Amino acid sequence: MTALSKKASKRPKANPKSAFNAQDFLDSAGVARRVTEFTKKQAIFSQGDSAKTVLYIQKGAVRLSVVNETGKEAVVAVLGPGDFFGEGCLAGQPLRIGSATAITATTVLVIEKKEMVRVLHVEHEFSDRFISYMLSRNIRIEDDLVDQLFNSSEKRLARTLLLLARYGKEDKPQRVLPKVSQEMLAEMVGTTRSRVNFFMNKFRKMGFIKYNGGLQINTSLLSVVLHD
Amino acid sequence: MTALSKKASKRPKANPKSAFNAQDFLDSAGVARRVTEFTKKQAIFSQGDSAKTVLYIQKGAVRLSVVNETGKEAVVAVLGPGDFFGEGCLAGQPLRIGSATAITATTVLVIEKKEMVRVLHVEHEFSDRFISYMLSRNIRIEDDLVDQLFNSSEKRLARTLLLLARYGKEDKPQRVLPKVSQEMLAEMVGTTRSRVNFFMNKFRKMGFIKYNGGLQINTSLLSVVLHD
DNA sequence: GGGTATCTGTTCAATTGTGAACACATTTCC
DNA sequence: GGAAATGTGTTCACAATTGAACAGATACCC
Repeated sequence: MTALSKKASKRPKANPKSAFNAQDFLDSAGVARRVTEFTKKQAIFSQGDSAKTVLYIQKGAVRLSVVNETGKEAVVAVLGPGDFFGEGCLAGQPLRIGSATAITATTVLVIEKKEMVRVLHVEHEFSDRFISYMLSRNIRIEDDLVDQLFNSSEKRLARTLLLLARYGKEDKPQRVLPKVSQEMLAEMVGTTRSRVNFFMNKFRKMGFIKYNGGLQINTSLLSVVLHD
Repeated sequence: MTALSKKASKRPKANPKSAFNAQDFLDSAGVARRVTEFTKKQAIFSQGDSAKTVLYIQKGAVRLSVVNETGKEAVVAVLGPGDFFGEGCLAGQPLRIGSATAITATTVLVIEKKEMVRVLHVEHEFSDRFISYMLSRNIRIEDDLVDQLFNSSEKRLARTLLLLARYGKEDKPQRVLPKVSQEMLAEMVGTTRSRVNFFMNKFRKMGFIKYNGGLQINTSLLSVVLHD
């Protein structure tokens, strides 16, 4: 990895959070929280900011990233509706260890740390929900780590594309993805843009993906890449 | 990465779990659980086993690892007293995604999934404790991921050694570490043994580490490696 | 006490990944 | 519309990493 490009894993969503509406719950529990909206590409918080709130995504998508001393950026997660973030402060982190940026127009609930701690302690349903969120997030990060440890950048790119394709709908074998630049893919995969470009072209030649305005992924063909 | 060597990050412990004794708590809450002992190198559970219990380390140390299709092994975590593991089943994982092995003689509490869910829901103190455990575990895994994304194997090895040195005591600048083979270091760092050997010799020549029966680490010198 | 299994030191060709560059295409924004 | 900002396609020398092999040094087990 080198300057301005080393980036990490991402993870779309396929969660059952729908069953639980945190906003309604927070409403009924009388939790102090506020709703804030962000436009595309707007910073929600930045690495180094003081960390005193936990956020909950109502609508939209958020990218969590970390920048190191040399300016390289790594995407640690891509989150969607129903996901929490900024929860590190609950574990005592005084500062944000990474940045959160709205990928599209996004609505988040902002909950003060103290409030969050109080509600987690008092409300069973809420702490159950939060625990299950933390468990699944844990699993996703661990998967990313294992992916990073085992696989070559070609496989990691294939995996990232498959995760993106699965984002949202589970049904359709192929769908057009929203715009994702090769630069961003490189950040998510943890490699350089030239590498992403190389493999994207390869995948296209092999018929695993297509460019029709957006990006179209042939899930079944591409998944072959993952298994050698 | 290739055969039989790609392994991942590890993380010793520096947690404040001491404040809370899960066993006492489980005792008083009347939780169905049993105490089980394992000898050095004994398998606690294996990748692919059915997953119906959550475990809590009372004494000793446990290594969590994953093996891929090609036989490569990655160490995902090294846990100590006060840590939970096997909690993936709470999120619905029907099978163990990795293996847990006792590194030294180890005592664990085995809690049935159903019991765990029940207690988490009913006992505030316990769910608070579990949440804070999940939060800190999350942070550690995320650190490992970021480390993997940003750093070269030389830096990752340096970081791993520093974490090992910090294991347990926080005070002494140098201490002799228990036996860790280069093979295991390679698994923890996520590289090959030849690479570990190369850098260990380099570190030794530079005076960052010493072999005096065990391994001795000069924390302050070695940490320079991390910051270029 | 000696054999076996494990760990270390070392080498090296081959592969994989990096970083930087440049031309061209596409979008975005006054 | 047209300039500026972004994104894409491509190339390439060089750096980092792998994987496999082999010899010698312990450690561990009857």
